[in-house]
Amino acid sequence: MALAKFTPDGILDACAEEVLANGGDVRIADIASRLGAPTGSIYHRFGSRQELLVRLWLRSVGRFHVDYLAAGDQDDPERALLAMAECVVAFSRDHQLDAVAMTLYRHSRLVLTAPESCREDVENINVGIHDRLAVLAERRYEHTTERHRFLVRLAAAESPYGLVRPYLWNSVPASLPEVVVASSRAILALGD
Amino acid sequence: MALAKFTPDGILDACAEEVLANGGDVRIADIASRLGAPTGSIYHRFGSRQELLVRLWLRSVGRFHVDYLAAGDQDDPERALLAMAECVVAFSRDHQLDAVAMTLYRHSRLVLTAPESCREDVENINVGIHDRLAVLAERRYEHTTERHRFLVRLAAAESPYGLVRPYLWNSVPASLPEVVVASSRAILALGD
DNA sequence: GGCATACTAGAATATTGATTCTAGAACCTG
DNA sequence: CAGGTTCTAGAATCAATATTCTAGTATGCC
Repeated sequence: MALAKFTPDGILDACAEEVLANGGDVRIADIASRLGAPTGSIYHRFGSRQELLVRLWLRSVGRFHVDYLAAGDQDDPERALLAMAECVVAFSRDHQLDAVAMTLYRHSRLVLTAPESCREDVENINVGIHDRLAVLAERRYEHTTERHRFLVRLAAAESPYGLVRPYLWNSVPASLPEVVVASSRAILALGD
Repeated sequence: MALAKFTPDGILDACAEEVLANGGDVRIADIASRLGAPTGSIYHRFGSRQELLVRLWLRSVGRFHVDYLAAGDQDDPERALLAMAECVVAFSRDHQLDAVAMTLYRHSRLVLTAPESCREDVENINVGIHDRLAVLAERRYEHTTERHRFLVRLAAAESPYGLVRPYLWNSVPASLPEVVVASSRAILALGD
């Protein structure tokens, strides 16, 4: 087995840099030249441009989920949810390449358009998170309803993500965590 | 002068439908066939695909701004800002095509990449809003600082937009306005 | 009516960039 | 070391689609 000069992760890294630099319309040739590789080496690892991009998205989302679940791993459900909200901001600040890569697709659309080889991973990527949020909703509220689960999703995920999103391509303001927590707390309070 | 069978607005409409249906990668041929027009008629109105898409974005953002400014046109600054926040949701619910078209670009990037013929419009499109928010920040807070302006922008624009964004492609939940107001109110309160 | 203009029509062309192919080098196994 | 496998290399091919071109048609104006 020859030594691998261009690994899948290395290629994904270059791809991420390209996405940050030039937006979603990444060219294979650009990734290759950024890496000093021939285009053939990229196709040796990934079946198509589509697949490469989806793999990048999956890797970034997966990395985020590690931090996200860790942040929410504490007893008090309110604290856990607010920590998760803050984690969205912290991750975005500390992992810009991944954060930007995550903007490449929306999950709900990707489920329909991902290449066959990634379909299953795309379909499953959110289940752990979804379950965890459901559990936290149960613990945070008595007589948990659909509305409570909705509020939890907004407070712990959609609101914080919406708040950092505009800053992903530059730098995240230092006071954003504070804002995110205030917003999420207020949203959770609507369920009381 | 021959009667215009395919007007610029009609073409933009078809383009918007295409964006909603198939995401940002719109093909000229698809717009044309949706319209029952030859591709030539599209190029008769727009210099390039790029320009067409940017014009669509500009039209949608402009339409939104009309509603947005109207919503904020009231004396009490807190009320005005919260009304603007709600307006983001209402507009997204009532004008799905425009709301989705607005996701085609980020302003800060478009400023750099827009075709020459649109550059100026892109550069200017936000100035009215920017000024208005600055004025409202002055009125809402005593001794207004940069931080206050930051909070105002988050409360009236970025937070509500971030909260509806995930729902743009389907339907906007009925309880979202309530959530948006709670969030924005909490954010504004951070400046007191 | 006859000319000029604005538009429709859609085929022909050009371009861009993804993908494939062939060759060769590096390494591992037995 | 011979054979097999994995990988690099980069040129050649292919496909998709944006754009251009030429012709034809309707309309308004003088």
